[in-house]
Amino acid sequence: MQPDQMLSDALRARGQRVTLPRLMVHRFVASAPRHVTADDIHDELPSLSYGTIYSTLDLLEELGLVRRVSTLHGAAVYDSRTDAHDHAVCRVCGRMFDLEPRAIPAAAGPRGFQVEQTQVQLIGQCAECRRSAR
Amino acid sequence: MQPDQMLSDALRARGQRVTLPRLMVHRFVASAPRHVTADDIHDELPSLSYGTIYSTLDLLEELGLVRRVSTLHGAAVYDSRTDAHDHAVCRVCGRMFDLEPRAIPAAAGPRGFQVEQTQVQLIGQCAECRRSAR
DNA sequence: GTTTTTGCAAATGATTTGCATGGAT
DNA sequence: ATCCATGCAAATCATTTGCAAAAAC
Repeated sequence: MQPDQMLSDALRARGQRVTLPRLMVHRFVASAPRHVTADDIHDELPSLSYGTIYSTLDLLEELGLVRRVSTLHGAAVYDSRTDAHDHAVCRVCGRMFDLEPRAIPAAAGPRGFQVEQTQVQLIGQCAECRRSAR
Repeated sequence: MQPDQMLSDALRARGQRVTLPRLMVHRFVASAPRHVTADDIHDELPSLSYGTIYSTLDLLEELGLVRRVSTLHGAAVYDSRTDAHDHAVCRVCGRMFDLEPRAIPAAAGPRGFQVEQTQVQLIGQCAECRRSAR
């Protein structure tokens, strides 16, 4: 079980505790075929409270194991792909699609601004919604 | 007064009504030196309810007179610059900076996805926050 | 045994909704 | 006169917080 190992090591390195909730959230996000919301996690792991789910996701993000992606409206989603890649968000159904790694090259910030991360979203209509719309 | 004219024309073209709240919100966003939140508008125009403020902002966005920009956490901001440009968001103080109009042509979405708009945010630390942090 | 993490429930922040009244056409 | 837009207040949705009990070390 490799995801468990990575998380345990990262936690111990920071003197934090290896707990079942943390392992379970990480396993679920790492193995999910798509981006998950806090609600998705709660549906899958109903014994965990939202407080724990959110604090665990924050922690996993700090550890670099997960990436929080804004959907622009509604709940944020969490992505276990942590390489630089962008997303397309359907304005109609809200579905989110991965794009090829860095379709849009990194821009520079204003003077003195230290860029730590970028979020790039293409907003529009997905194939299915266009089909059913007209 | 040109902003009033643009809004009135756009509204009449759609058979919608020209009202004082709509004019006031548009004037304020169009003349603001920076991006504004619904709260900023309510502070400036306390006679308007939040319901009206939000529905007016949605309408202005539909009309292409204003652009909603996500701050990734916290309240969305509205930008009267509607040309394609990106933003840098300070992770510490939340301040948002305009970047130069996009030099890069729009990327393609997944197959069948119709891109209508892009949102690019650089997340990091602004010059001031770096100075005071360390 | 000590300290961190958890669950629960209430609190918060942002935005949306329902409905009766007022205003634009 | 008609119908759309507004104000008000309550509702909702996503997330955060406080605190006592449980689990990790």
